Amino acid sequence: MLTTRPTGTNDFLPGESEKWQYIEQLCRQVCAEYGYQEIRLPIFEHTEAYLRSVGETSDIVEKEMYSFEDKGFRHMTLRPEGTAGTVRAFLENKLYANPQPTKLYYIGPMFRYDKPQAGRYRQFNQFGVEVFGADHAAIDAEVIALAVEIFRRLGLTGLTVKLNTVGCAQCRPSHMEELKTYFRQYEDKLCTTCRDRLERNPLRILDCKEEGCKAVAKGAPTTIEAACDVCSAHFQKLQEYLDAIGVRYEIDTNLVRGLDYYTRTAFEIVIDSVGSAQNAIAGGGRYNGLLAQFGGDDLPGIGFAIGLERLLLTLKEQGIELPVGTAPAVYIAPLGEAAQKEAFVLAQALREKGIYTEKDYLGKSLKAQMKAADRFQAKYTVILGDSELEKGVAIVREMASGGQYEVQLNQLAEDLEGRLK
RNA sequence: GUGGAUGUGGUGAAGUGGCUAACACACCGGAUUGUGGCUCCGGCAUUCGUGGGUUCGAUCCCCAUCAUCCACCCCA
Repeated sequence: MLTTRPTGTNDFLPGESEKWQYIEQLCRQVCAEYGYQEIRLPIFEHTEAYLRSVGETSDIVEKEMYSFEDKGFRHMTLRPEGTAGTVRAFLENKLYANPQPTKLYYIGPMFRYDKPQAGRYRQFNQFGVEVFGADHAAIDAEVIALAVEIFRRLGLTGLTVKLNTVGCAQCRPSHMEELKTYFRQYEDKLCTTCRDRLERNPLRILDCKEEGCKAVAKGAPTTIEAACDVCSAHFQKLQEYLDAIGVRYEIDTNLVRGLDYYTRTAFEIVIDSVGSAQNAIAGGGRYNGLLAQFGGDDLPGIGFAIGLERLLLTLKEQGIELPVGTAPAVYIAPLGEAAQKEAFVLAQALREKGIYTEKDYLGKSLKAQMKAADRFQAKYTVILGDSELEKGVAIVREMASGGQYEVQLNQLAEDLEGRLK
């Protein structure tokens, strides 16, 4: 009990953590090139922030939130996604006073009380991007391009950008009514959850995977058909912009996002993987009106998030190796207590020069230390025994060739530094 | 929340109602005195997720529980 982690959480051990660092570094690099700046936010927010934004009828709010009451009886929730917190911070810190648009990114853990399975965890990590204050379709295209660029640099293949427009405050209400009217005719053919969705959120029926519902949904009026002129024009322009930079996409009229705040552009990046049913590796869309819901000015917004566990999973499936750390340049093998101290001093001197240095801490035999140096794949091993100490020298062995020579102790750090240049 | 599968040392795994629970890898130590990668030798599970039960006796049978994995659902 004391040695089991909570269900749905992960320990990322050495060997794995380097991969995370690599991916995070890549995300930061691409963001820097696209002009997105990092925002670091709390891990929990007021529960209302999610009720109001993600939507009370969404699965996330209805059954997946890690909510608790703090000692002051305030309702708190471990963030299930990044957009609500980013919007909150944008307004609270009055970033709207800066020249717009504001282009932000975040990276970190999210929490959802799901039943874990491949590519789905209760604590999982997302890299996400949010842009406020720009309504032009160019920014929609840029955001999609940014996600695709990250995947491209990783060498991923077989990904598809699925695109849809899901309506806005103008066209959604009438479309919802159309949908209700349409689906009511086939109510008996819908699954139980979809019957439930019919009145509350008929849009979601379009996304249902049940065969019966899928068949019915085929004939339903699509969001594209129902789109108002502004939405249509926006969607058209987005496609033109994506075409212009060669980002390929597929229009999926059934694509509906599970979070209620999306308007107009909705997209998802899926990967045809064999290993996992969780094939959506990134998802996002536009959310004009969300800032107003938080009580701010009615600035437009758009964003997406990448599920990093899924990204790692996909990389593994596609056999893409990420760097897992570097080998030490120097391994110091002391023999005896006097040498141990000398080795300690030498290690410090080398490290101060920026040289990755390993040493023995256990007083192992020379043989065992050589083995360790070999396992570390150290470039050089410094052997420091009593006879060397007496002469004020150390033996430096180049591991690959097996050649070795003596160096004066007081010149050792400089000597190694020179050789490693 | 629903359904399915699994749970033997650090890892991958064999195994059977009954004497000291295979094997491989990893790890540790050794093969003449202070030197790696190959080879050889030795060590490494009072114990088979946990708690009950059946039995003369259970890792192998039953029940419960916990955990993991997979699918549905949902989503990243």
